[in-house]
Amino acid sequence: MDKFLKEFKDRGYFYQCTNEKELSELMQNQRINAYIGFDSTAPSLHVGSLLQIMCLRMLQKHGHKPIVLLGGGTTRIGDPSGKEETRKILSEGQIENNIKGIKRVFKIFLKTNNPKLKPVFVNNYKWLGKLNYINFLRDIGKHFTINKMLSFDSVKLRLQREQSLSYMEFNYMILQAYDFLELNRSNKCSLQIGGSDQWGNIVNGVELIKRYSGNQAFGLTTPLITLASGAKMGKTEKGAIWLDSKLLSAYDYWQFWRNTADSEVLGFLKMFTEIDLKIIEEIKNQDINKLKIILANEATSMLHGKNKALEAEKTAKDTFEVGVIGKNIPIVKIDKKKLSIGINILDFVVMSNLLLSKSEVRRAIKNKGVKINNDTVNDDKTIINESFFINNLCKLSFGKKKHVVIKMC
RNA sequence: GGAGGGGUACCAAAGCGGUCAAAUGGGGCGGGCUGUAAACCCGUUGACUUCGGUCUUCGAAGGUUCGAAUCCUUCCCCCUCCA
Repeated sequence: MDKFLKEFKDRGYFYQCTNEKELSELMQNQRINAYIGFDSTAPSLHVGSLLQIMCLRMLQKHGHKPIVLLGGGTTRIGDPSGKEETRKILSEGQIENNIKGIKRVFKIFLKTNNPKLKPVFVNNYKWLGKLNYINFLRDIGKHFTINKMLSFDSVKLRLQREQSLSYMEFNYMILQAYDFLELNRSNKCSLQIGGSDQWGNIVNGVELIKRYSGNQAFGLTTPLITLASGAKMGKTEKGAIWLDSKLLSAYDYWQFWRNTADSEVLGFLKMFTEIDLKIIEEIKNQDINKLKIILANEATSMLHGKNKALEAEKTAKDTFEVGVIGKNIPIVKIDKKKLSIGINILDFVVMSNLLLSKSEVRRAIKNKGVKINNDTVNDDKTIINESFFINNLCKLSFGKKKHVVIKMC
């Protein structure tokens, strides 16, 4: 088997392939160009897309060229796959802006010195934007039957659940198939990778290429990762785990990995780090919390750099084990004058942005969830003044994991 | 275009004139137990409060009423069947 495919499987990336045997032969014999499409619905990507990013990275590692398709065009439509509702339509400006942010992520993950393996960025708005409806229907539309389209899960589920599916969204799969055809023509792209929910769309592309130009193209999918908690990877209650230091700090990113469920640690080490599989085999029986730290360090290094990762580890150690104030804890400044008068604990916590309203703070205090310098606050009438500060600093905590340093100045 | 059903908090879903800031379940958050886990148990889940209450919320806007999520009018949106 081709070495790319082998590693792809060994690391748990593999779900389905349109024609594994031939793809393996092809990849063994030549450098191929492969693409993954990314929606431009948000200002950056989050860990939900990380597996796909890792796929491109692995491709590159094995000497194949990654193509990143940014869905400037398809984002204007909205993929119905896995969505319960029609998604909001974004403005042109927003989409362009999002694309910029998303590119930054790839510039980190797909950085290379080999000019032949540099990622290619394409925006499907370039071709979708100028499609002529009649020509499109005649050239492309004739290859699709409604009968078949109705049988795809993305469509079927929506209809079954009696949720509306607009004609616009219904066309999404055709556009994605057309993207593949276009990339096959213009960039010699012969493989599309995607999450298993993209299977239908990908197969459509492979078939369209075959019918339209007689070329052989391939599709490869990865499993959809749902966390042990049942949530989708990437979007926690708190918000998305962004792959961008402007949207999520290296420390919070590190924490995300550190908090991986026991049952998922091994799988994540394989999927989201580049530790050699043999080494993973050797260390897999170590203390589970050590493994989580390794996972967090590796994953964070890849995105934010090694220094940031180690810094995060130290902060975590300080905060959770030693109980002192770590370096990466967010700092909020407060005017010394205000403190000399004294501030009510309610206002103090709201000001720190740990909680959003005084009612929340009251509740939290009632539930013993608020701590100042590691001491539980029991009275919501507590007045905060300079005496709570040591060296002009005061540590304010909500729960075990959320801490803020208040700095008096 | 016609007939019918429906829009309630993060989600699902009760309520159908006052006792409704709105049952119940899920989710979230906090506490306990632990390992910054899982499971389990407890608390909490609109805002403000001098803790007596006050204010804003049940698709939108009006109206009836001492009093409306509940009744009436108009509008918007969704679903089903028919054309």
